Amino acid sequence: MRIDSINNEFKSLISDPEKYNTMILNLSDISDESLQSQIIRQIRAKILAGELASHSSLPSIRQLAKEQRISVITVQRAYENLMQQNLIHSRRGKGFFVSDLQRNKKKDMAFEHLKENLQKPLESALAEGLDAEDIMQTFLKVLEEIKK
Amino acid sequence: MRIDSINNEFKSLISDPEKYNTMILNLSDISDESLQSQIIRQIRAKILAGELASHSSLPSIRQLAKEQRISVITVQRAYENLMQQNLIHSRRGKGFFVSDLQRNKKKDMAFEHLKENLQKPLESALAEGLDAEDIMQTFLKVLEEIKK
DNA sequence: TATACTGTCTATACGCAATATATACAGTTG
DNA sequence: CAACTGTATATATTGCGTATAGACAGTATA
Repeated sequence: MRIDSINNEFKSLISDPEKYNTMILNLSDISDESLQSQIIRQIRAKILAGELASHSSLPSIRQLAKEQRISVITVQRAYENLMQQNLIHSRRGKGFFVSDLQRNKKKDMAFEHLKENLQKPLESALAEGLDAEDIMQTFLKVLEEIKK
Repeated sequence: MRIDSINNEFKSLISDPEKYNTMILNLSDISDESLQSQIIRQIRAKILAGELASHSSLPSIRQLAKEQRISVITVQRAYENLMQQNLIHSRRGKGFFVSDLQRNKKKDMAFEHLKENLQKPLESALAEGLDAEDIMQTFLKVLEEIKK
């Protein structure tokens, strides 16, 4: 990369902060969760929590792959999944962008996601002999621990 | 199988009900959950809920594989997992048996399992912008739906 | 004691998902 | 035109779940 190219990057950073698009992700190789899944989950959370605004741009698949030192395909698959969830969309030659979702819609999606995620754990707990009160007690305990 | 062999099977069924050891499992080929995992989860639940008493025998790996029309290896892997969880143990030449666990211990294991299963869903929900009240509301809704 | 069960161990193989590498094509922007 | 973008295709590796097969070892019983 040449000097003037770097200068241009700094200029655009000053004039257009959105362009210096370093996605902050915590990816772990040793997790039991796949890289794709970690990317999907973390970007999804940022969008639903309003941390990534509608219409803002995401890093290009090549850039994100480089940053995170993972394969382009892995990022592409993750972005494809987020597109299927209608959370982001692509424009050929331009990049990927956060879709325009109303705040209510985002909250609904988070609710729906949680419902799905709770289904199996609660079914299992009942099948293993716990009752509603047991479950509630555990639920509150876990919630407290996380919030600390 | 010859006639007297069948007769013997009926005799032993009458004299020793535990010997007619048909494990009732609901296995689905089209589930997103692997066969191994389904076996582990269902037997685990039966043990923790007290439905399978301590010291009672489990079907042999070959018998269960035959019944469910799946591979012996699949059943063996599932049993190995249950042994690692100290829920069952094996006796060479005799079979697999439910381990002796106190009722309190079983409940503790169910609690621990639920805690682990709730960890990620609750973390996700908070990351996606839901608060404790939102989560509690969803939690109660799912619990009600399951209990119906 | 023979046989028919048990669990255990080993080897080999197949399909699939996640991941990776590489190349080519097509649209956008400066 | 150059340097970015997304898209598409082909090929390869790795690990998991699953499968088939055989051999070995302990137990129960007719």
